[in-house]
Parts: sequence; structure tokens; C-alpha cells
Amino acid sequence: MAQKELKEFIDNASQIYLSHLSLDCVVFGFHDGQLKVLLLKMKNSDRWSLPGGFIKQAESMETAAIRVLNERTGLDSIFLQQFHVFSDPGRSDNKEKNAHLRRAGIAVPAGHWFMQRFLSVGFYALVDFSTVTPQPDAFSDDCAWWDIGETGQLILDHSRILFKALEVLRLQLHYQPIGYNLLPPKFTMPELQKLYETILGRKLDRRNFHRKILSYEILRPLKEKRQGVAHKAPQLYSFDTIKYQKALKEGLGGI
Amino acid sequence: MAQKELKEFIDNASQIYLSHLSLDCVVFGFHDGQLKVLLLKMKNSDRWSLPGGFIKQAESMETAAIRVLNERTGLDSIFLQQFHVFSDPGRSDNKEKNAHLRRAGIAVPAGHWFMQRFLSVGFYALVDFSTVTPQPDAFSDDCAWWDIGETGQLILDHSRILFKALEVLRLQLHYQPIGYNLLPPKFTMPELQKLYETILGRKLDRRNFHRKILSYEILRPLKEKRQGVAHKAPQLYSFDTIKYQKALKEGLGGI
DNA sequence: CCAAAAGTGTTGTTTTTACACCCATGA
DNA sequence: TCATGGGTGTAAAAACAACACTTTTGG
Repeated sequence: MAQKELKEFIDNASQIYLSHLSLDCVVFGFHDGQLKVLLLKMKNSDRWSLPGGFIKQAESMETAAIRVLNERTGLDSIFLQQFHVFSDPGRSDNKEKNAHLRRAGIAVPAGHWFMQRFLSVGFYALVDFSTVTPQPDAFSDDCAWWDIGETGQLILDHSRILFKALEVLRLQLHYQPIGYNLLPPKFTMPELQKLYETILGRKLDRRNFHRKILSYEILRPLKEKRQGVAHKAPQLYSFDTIKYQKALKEGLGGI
Repeated sequence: MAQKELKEFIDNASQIYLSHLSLDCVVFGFHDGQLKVLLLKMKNSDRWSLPGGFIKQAESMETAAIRVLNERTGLDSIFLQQFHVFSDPGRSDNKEKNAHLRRAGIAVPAGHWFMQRFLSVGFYALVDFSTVTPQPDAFSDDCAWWDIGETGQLILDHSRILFKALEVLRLQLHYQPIGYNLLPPKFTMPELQKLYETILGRKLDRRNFHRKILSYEILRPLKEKRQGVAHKAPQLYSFDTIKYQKALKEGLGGI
């Protein structure tokens, strides 16, 4: 059985989108002390993919990325950052594409737009897990958060794209503040620390972390503490958005 | 008078190159205490441009960048690093392109490959000024080093591309060693310091810089000193390539 | 012998690291 | 009341910054 939407999309794509170019989004979230990534499961396939799409004829990459992410997952006005162009001639494997079209019962002529070689621009975003409700689009039958490292083999070179995004994220951590988009508006110091530890993949000293983060002066202590938890109630913080933005621009060390 | 080469190139381009995509190279060199950038002056134009070009149908971006830089400037086997995709819909201005074609006496039909909107992938490289002899290609009548900041207005958005490359270079300086490709094989500590000062745009303390760099253990003191200079003969160094490469991968702080 | 640039040393300050201790809370 | 996690202090070590002094060279 053919998928009406996919057929229609493929038939019209060459009129609407640039050729040879696509984009893929690596959306990171954080929950339960785990770094997550948002993935789509395509219909007629048992493999998962990064939410990706194509660029309209007169659209900037950045605009396209925001639009694509919204169309494919329902996420709204997310700040996406480009991080790498993936251009290996073998990356957009026609065998894999053909197999998928066959399962969907769609035939496309050889030399069709969809069968081109594609280069993909990778974008990444950090989002607050708790405020987001992913919705799969018409091409997918699931949209879900996966633990980093438990995604298994993604389609095409998407595993590589994910890995590269993670590498860039780790590097950024050393000279830019992180957390504003990954944590809820109010959070505790141990929660922020857990986030850092998860991204870096190693333990940090609780007390030194506390001092260090405070020295950046990007946090505002709130007048409340987290209630209903076992043990001592931890102080709640929120980010000082003004200073946070400043630190994003100028770096943390004030180098 | 038409330029045979340009006409031929434009006529055949759509058969050979991907559509909508180009690349531009920002090649940095260092000479006389000045950071330089390699520019081309197009024939029939008084404005300068970054060496740029197009991507063949089955070529990776990285391969294309090396090829383009070689074809356009004669530079050989240069390591180029992608740093940003420039995709503003207005960046590839048809007014400017048309004016140039008119001056060259070339007519291209509306809707021609060359009149497409182009996205450009920016690459940058650091090269040893002294070992390089730039040669303009058939489309250009000059290929020369310019002081950063004295380039004037470049074509299209090339000034912006150059600025962005410089921004990335400055950022890199804080966590990666630099100099191997910008200095001759043998150099003195003050020369290396001058390079850092030029890129950073500020003075550094001579003695602290000395100690700091040595602590990275990426330099090998040679048994010779620079001869024939006024005042005390400075010690010559070369990079320890093994350790340099290691530092490139792992970062300097050992973060 | 002197001016100018190169090399080395010292010292006080700041930052980082590795801890020990106290506090609050639910079970 | 006790185990557990949260908050604060402190001292040693390392890194950094600011400087003074010595050495070498060409003129």
C-alpha cells in the first residue's frame, strides 16, 4: 500500500526544494539524569532517523531548519545551530532509499530528484525536555526521545551526525554556558551538575562545581527550595537571561 | 571582448557541478608581523574575492575545497577546515553577477545555472606564507596576500565570510595550538608570540608567553640560533609534530 | 660601551583541587 | 535517629600575572 503523503511529497519536491541539499537536526534534551535525542521512526521501516528535510528555493538554512523541525516533530521556535556539513559522496545511499520506497510501494524513475546525491547540513538544538511534546508527521509513525548511546543504528549516516553533534556539544561546554535550554526554568544545583556530568561523561566534585558555576554569575537563586524530596531541600535557581546571553557571546573565561 | 575561459566555464558548469552550492576559501598567512589573507582579483573587475568555486557531482566538500584552491591559486595539498554555511537568500546577488558578465561581454539566459541562488560553504586554512607562491587562474588577473583589515569591500558577502573565519580562528586559539601552518619550519619565540598577538589583537607578556608555550611541550628547541639579526641572537624552535597533532585532537588545557 | 632585544628568576595573587564538616529531611 | 543528599569552609597545590635582572649582539 502506497503512502499518499510520501508520494505527493516526492512528486512535487523538485519544484519546491533546492537540489542536492538537505538538513538534519540533532535535538538534545535532558531527563532522569540522561541526555536524550529526539528521533523519528519512518513508516514502513523499523529504523529511526534524525528529523531532517529540505531547503526551499528562497530560504536560508537557518529558517529551513526551524521549519523542518516544526513540520516533522511539532517543536516550535527552537534555536538551532549549524555545526557541520556532511558531504561524503557515499552518505546518501540509494540502496537504502530504494528499499524504503519499495516497502512503501512507491516507484520513482531513475534520475529523479529524490534519487540525487544529497549533502546535509547538521544543526543541533538544546531543548527543555519537559515543555516539549513531540508529534510525528505524516511520514513517521513515531517521534520519541532516545537515550544517547541506546539509539542503535540509525538510517544513512545519521549515527555519525549524532556523534559529531555530541562532540561539538562537549567542546562548547568548556567556553559557553549550557543549561538554559536543557533544564526547566527552575532547577537545583545538583540537577545542573548532573547535566554537565552527563554531557562530559565524567563525575565532577559537587562543592567545586557549585562554586565554579556561581562564579560565572549567570544564576539567580530563588527564594524557594524544591519541596517534597527526600533529604535536605535543595535551593532552586533560574538563569539570569541577560547575563546568560552575554556569556554566550563573550565566552565564560572572559578570555 | 569576451573571455573565452569564463564563457566556456559557464556553459559547461551545469553538467559538471552541483547546483546551488559553492565554496569559498579563507587562506590565512603570516608575514612581517601581519596576518594576511589570500585574495583574487577577477578580470574585468576592480574588486577582490576569496578563492571560491563549485562542487563536482560526486565529490566531497573537503575534496572540492582542496581542488578549487589549487585550481584558482596554485596552492597545493592545503588542509582546509569547513567553518560555516552561508545561506542568506540575498547573498548571491544577481545584480553584481550580471554587471560582471556585462563587463566581460558574456550573455547568459535568464534561469541559467550561473544565475541560480548559491549557498556557500566556508573553509579556512593556515599556510606558511614563505613557502607559497600564489598564481592567479584564467579568470583572475591577480592573486595576492592582503593585510587583514585592509582588504576593502570584497565581492558579494566575502567580507562577511572573512570576518567569520577570523572569529573562528580567534576562538580556536584558546584551546588548540596554532602556528604549525603559519610559520616557517624554524622560528623564534618572539615570532610565535607576534603571531598570537596579531590574531588576538592584543599584547602578551613576553616572559609569561615563553613559559606558557613551553609548558604545552609542542616545541623542540633547535641547536641553532637565528643569525645576522641585531641584538641577542634568539633561539630557534620547530614544532614537535607528534605532540602538536596530539594537542590538536585533545585540546591544550587537557580539559 | 650602549641601546635594544632575548633569556631566566622571583614573588604575590588567583584559581583549582581535594578534602572535612554541618544541616535538613523522610523514612 | 539515622542514612542520605545538600550546603559551606579551608588548606595545599597549581596556574597566572607582574615584575627585575642578566645576557648577547650590532653599531
